[in-house]
Amino acid sequence: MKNRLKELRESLGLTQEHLGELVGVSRQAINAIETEKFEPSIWLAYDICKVFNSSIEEVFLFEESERKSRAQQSKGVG
Amino acid sequence: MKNRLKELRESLGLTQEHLGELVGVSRQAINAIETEKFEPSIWLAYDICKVFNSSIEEVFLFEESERKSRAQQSKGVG
DNA sequence: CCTCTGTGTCAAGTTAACCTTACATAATCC
DNA sequence: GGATTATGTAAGGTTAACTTGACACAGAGG
Repeated sequence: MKNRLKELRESLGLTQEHLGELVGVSRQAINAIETEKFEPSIWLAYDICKVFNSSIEEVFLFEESERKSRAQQSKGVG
Repeated sequence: MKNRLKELRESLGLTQEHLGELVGVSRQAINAIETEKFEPSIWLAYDICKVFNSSIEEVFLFEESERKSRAQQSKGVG
């Protein structure tokens, strides 16, 4: 999924490894998310967006992203 | 993780099964999230919050929840 | 040249989010 | 009493998020 991780991380002068330490995952996990190898869990997404004082939707760009698997899009209600 | 799923779902007059169809997962998956058996994936959280015209943070209550596993809390930066 | 840092990627293992199938319960309706 | 609907739960399987360890490469500096 597209995201602003690299941009926001560099704006704080953080390395992938440092960001990983801040949110409690390995540097490979941060790298894989930045390079769109896999999607973060919801808690990891939350922890990351907190580091950047942002909301999940501000950091992870759902609208602009294709989903890899799982079913149809949300159909809404109203 | 604590969430307002049941409350919001019932306010729309949806069953667990119907909500599951709307977002493309089984009714058991919806039930498991409502009863806090497991956490949704980030895409499922997004699809669900879209049904309720809300943000992820409005539907899933991170601040009030304990995390089950994975590492330390976010430490922030600034 | 060698070393150190930061990044990208691969392999193999663990864990948890999802699946289907199935059974139990309570409410409703015929 | 029997059928239907909505919910809760459990077993067993698949998949992907994450781990550690390792290797490659570019840039900076001794």
